[in-house]
Amino acid sequence: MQANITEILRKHQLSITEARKKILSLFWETGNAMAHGDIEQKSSADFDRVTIYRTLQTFVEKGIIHTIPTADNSVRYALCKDECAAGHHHDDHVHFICDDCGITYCIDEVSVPKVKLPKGFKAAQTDLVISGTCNKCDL
Amino acid sequence: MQANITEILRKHQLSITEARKKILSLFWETGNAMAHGDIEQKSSADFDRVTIYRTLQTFVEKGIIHTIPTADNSVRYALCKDECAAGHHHDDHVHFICDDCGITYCIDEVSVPKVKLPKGFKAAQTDLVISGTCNKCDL
DNA sequence: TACAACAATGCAACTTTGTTGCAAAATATT
DNA sequence: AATATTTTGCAACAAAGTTGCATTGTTGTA
Ligand SMILES: [Mn+2]
Ligand SMILES: [Mn+2]
Ligand SMILES: [Zn+2]
Ligand SMILES: [Zn+2]
Repeated sequence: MQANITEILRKHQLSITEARKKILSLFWETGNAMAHGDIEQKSSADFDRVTIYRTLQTFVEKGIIHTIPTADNSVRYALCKDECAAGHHHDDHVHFICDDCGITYCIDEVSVPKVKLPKGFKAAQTDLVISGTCNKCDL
Repeated sequence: MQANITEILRKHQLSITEARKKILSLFWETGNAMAHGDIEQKSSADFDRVTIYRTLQTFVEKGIIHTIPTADNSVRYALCKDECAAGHHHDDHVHFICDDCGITYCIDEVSVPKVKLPKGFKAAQTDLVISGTCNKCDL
């Protein structure tokens, strides 16, 4: 996987640095979405806060991760699939945030339905975020 | 309209204060959604920042306004329709954020489609937020 | 491998945003 | 009008995010 990480960075024309390798591997390890704070914790102060901000920003721009809107002022980030590129994200899947455990899931198997908007409104991006109880917390 | 504002507050068993009247009337005047910062500006420093935070929180709890998640760490608030009550919101309409002018619309005429989630996932709330160009900015 | 060019990082300082406790003021209740 | 209850403003704080710049690390080339 370590080789994979480096390859991804190279593919997106990013120089290979410790911070980027570490943060990107965190995404692969956890599998789920992470907020800036999560990353700060999990990287256990290996990097400056500012570096994490800048790394996330770079990753979003390059199409490596995408943002997930939330109703609590804390944007989450998750890995993009292969289709995403520098200027163009194609993360048209549903996101699920568990009210219980707080985990944010990319529900890749469910895609966002197309909706018809009133005249004059042109959609560029559609985000469908569902909150509730996840399959781990469901007793 | 002034009478209306007071009536709404009373209906939700809130005491009638200057801050609440002003902030609630702002929502009626603008028509669209507002972030905390917008309100702070439009109320032109009439109230303490803390009062605005607390008022918004109260309004959400009482079912007077609802939150709209965004991908840029700035939750927006908009008026609920009549159906919403203290514990139970029913704002199942689509939201639209214009990338151009920044206005956030409640698209009341388009309701959020039901989606089928994987086994074990139980939806409590669904938010569909679309960004793009609004009908004013569409040339 | 060594060097130069370039990019990323850490640090400090700062701004913005949000939270909490408490006394003063406003509102509701009698 | 007097009292009980809520709300507000203030201050102090915590958390989150931004910016400039010197230092360090990375990359491509000699
Ligand atoms: Mn996703
Ligand atoms: Mn709405
Ligand atoms: Zn859960
Ligand atoms: Zn617009």
